[in-house]
Amino acid sequence: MSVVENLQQAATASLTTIFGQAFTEKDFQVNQTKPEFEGDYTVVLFSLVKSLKLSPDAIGTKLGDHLIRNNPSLFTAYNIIKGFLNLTVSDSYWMELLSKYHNDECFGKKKMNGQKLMVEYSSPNTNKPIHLGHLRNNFLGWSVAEIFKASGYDVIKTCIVNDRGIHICKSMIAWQLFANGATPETTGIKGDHFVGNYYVKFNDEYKRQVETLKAEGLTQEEAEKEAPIMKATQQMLLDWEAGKTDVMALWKKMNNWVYAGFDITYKKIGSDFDKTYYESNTYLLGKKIVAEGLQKNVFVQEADNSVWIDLTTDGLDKKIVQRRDGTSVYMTQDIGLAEQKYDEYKIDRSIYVIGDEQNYHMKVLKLIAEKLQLPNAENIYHLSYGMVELPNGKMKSREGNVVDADEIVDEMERVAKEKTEELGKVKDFTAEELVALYHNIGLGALKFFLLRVDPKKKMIFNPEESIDFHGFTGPFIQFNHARIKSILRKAPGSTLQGFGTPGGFLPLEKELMVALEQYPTIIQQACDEMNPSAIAIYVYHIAKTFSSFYTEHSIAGAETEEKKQLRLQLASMTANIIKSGMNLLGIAVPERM
RNA sequence: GGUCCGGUAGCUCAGUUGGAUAGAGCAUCAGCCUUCUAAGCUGAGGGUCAUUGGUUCGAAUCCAAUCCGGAUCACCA
Repeated sequence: MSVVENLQQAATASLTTIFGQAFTEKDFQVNQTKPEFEGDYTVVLFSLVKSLKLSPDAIGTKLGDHLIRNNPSLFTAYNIIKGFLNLTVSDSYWMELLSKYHNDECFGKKKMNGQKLMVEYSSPNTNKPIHLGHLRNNFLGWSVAEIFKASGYDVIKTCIVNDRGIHICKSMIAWQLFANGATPETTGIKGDHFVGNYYVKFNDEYKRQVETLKAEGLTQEEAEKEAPIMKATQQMLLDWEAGKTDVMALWKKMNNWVYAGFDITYKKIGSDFDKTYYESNTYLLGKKIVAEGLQKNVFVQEADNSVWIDLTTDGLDKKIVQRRDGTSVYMTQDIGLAEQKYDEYKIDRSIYVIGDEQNYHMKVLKLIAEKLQLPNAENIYHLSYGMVELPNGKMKSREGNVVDADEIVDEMERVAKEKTEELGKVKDFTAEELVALYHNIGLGALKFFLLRVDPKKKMIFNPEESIDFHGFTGPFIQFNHARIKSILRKAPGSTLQGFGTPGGFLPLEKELMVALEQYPTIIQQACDEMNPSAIAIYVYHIAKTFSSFYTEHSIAGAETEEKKQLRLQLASMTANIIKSGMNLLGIAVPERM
């Protein structure tokens, strides 16, 4: 139990005893004490004034006295300033915590709680390579899954590959028209990029045809419908759903090119999945459920054969679930997948890591699932995150203005190499060790950059400015970890056994100690909010506090042996928490850098 | 137009769910490496928390209105 929880409980009990009426933890607030005041944690007294009809100071004095008398091992002193009761936590409490956990790499992690949940993330389309926006999704999904694991959940990481549909046909048509039989092998272009280029080509040609038709007198809408390349694409989708052999062969060939490319990227960025679904398998189940929904009158069929759901009574619009030509839409396969996930894994919760541009889609999906009475429909949760934007607006694959994932990872590794060589601290590393180090630092910088921001908020990336390696960054935190490891290598074997309290803590020692103690609470908070940035901000705070401490006070050369042992333990616990926290973000921390 | 999200330092972001004098990083300026790793540390400058009103002991935080920006409302995914 954390100090805050202890304090909340103790104060609730004390108030009830002193004043003879019932209190709960919500009747007052507990904060960390501001550095300019004496104490560690603060009870805000104002909210108690009304019900007790006493001054804040009178309440504070009684509460402070009672708390210290009844919890001598926890609190040793208090003061009251302007309605704030500041309590000082006893040194022995901190000493005990340190000696118990300084070497515990699992500090803050919980035991299995028996709940099973699924995190769906990444979920690429097979018509274009991964870009920076997708990286935010990948890092977020992976990290949230790890945070759930650390909180005791049984987690299944999953990915739905959107491997079919009109968008895939666009790349296929463009390849037929323009490629002259070229392949990734003949061109030397990575498969996902190769196919993505044809997706862009489709769009260019489509635009050109629309303009031509408009010049011939058609309206925009007519031209979009009549453009030959679009008609060919729609025909191809029909042929695909009919299983026409040459279309299927081309589809398989091109998708395999993309998968070969994705494999390389996924390996590089550390995305992995326990289960991969393919839309080409799930859409049929979706169509089956649509048919059943028609029987149940959840869906209605229009005269032109298209199938709809009317959500106007829920404050939404009508939504199509199957086209008039009988082909399935995005929603169709998502309905099928929702059921399949539950059938296969009997999950308690199903989390979808999907961009906020699809808030409406996900709201509709959940509503449909509920109306169809799919199992566990109410436990569908959309983890919605903001787009990564460039200074001049949104990234769009079909217009080619994207920050490519492979390129930016390579760029980060290149910068890591450059900076490492400049500093020249790891000249004895083997070639292999160097490659791993550049990778960990470069990718660490990138992951931290994307994860340190609240997922719900959109973020701006300026390619001109690149990603920093100084300050509130991954490499700064990695550096402090390496620095601690270096100290521990030189002065190993810390133990406080046989030592008493080494004469109180210095302010920076205390600050670090208080922060370290909060790690379990932070994991809990990050889990509740599904928010890795809480971990990122916290780990940075730890590293920053340690860094100040490190420059102010010598660890190996401390004034006394007790002080030295205490500081070694503090350093060790700091390193463990940095490592543990960074691992929850998917970032490795080097022993040296 | 309907719905939803956002607006905090020059830039990128925090702000413990209503608490004490609103904080970091980058950028700018001034210091600090014969001592445990300077990817570092210390300090300075930089704010009408979009605006106005309200709620109360107390508001960046809650409510209302207004202004600005974005997403979405597709037989695209």
